[in-house]
Amino acid sequence: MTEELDRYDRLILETLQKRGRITNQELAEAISLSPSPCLRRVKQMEEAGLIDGYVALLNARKLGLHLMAFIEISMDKHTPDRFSAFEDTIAGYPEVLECHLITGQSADYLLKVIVRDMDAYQQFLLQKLTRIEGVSGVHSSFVLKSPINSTALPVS
Amino acid sequence: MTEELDRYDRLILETLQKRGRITNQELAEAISLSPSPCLRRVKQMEEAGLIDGYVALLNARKLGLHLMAFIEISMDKHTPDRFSAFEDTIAGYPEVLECHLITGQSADYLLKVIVRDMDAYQQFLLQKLTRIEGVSGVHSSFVLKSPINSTALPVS
DNA sequence: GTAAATATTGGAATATAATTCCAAAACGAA
DNA sequence: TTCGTTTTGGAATTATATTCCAATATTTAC
Repeated sequence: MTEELDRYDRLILETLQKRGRITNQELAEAISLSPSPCLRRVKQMEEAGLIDGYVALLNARKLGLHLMAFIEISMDKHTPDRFSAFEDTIAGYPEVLECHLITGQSADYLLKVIVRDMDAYQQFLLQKLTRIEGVSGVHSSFVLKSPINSTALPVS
Repeated sequence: MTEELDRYDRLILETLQKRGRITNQELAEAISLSPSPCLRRVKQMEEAGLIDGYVALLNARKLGLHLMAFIEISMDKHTPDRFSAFEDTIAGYPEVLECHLITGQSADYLLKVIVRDMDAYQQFLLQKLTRIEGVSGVHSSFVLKSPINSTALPVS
């Protein structure tokens, strides 16, 4: 658990962050280790919680999701119940991919949202977001393109 | 390719977005279909580019990456070469998880960055980001917590 | 509504891969 | 070096993926 990651572990993590469904045999080959210790290391890192899980990444465009936006949100009162009520509500909105509580004078939350088009975005803003108790300010930034969009953390 | 997704396809995508390394047998069981058509559908959606790929998601905290930040960046000139030079440079920085070109008066780019601590963040800002030609303004927002942090797109 | 054509399914057989176990090798400490 | 510990790699077993085809379901044309 407290053990440091060695070269093999780092290679495994880097590989799995790019190819999460690689077979153990290919993975072992890729890092120049035989399959059994390779699998053992993967399982250990899963157990240790270093690997949170495996997911498929879908193509937003092919799913018809053409509009991504970041939304800065300000709350009227900075009370714990205001915040947790807000968080609970947006947890039920599938178009919200991320919600971060952030520092900075201008906003409390930063949301990453994905929807079909501008119509759907308007619906989301008017029917959902601005109706949440305590939301006092909303500022949208639309994504024109994303030259980098990775889930891979630096393992170094 | 142009074919619509049916109920099975949507169930498959929803499941794989949560459990990317589920076995085909379990997946088939989960969506109440037998293994062979289930596998065929998965392969088809991979071929069609609906599934971009599979990745392992790592635990940032366990990797010692304790500081996430969003950085709004303004450029001095809005010329194509300024922008592509910027994009090429940050593509080489592993602490940059995302880079989005965004609308809005106050910034051109929004970056999502993850580093070990505030020291590493300072290094990143001073040694890397602000040294890139054309970067005229930088505004950082630090992430205090992330109640939602998902990679799962709404399939509906 | 029926019948032909098409697409999809489910099961059996085969090929691949994961998992387990243990002896051998590598590594560390005294 | 030598003992004790950890890690490796190969063989055997178990589980899973993949392929193929007959049976079923769905669609289309009339």
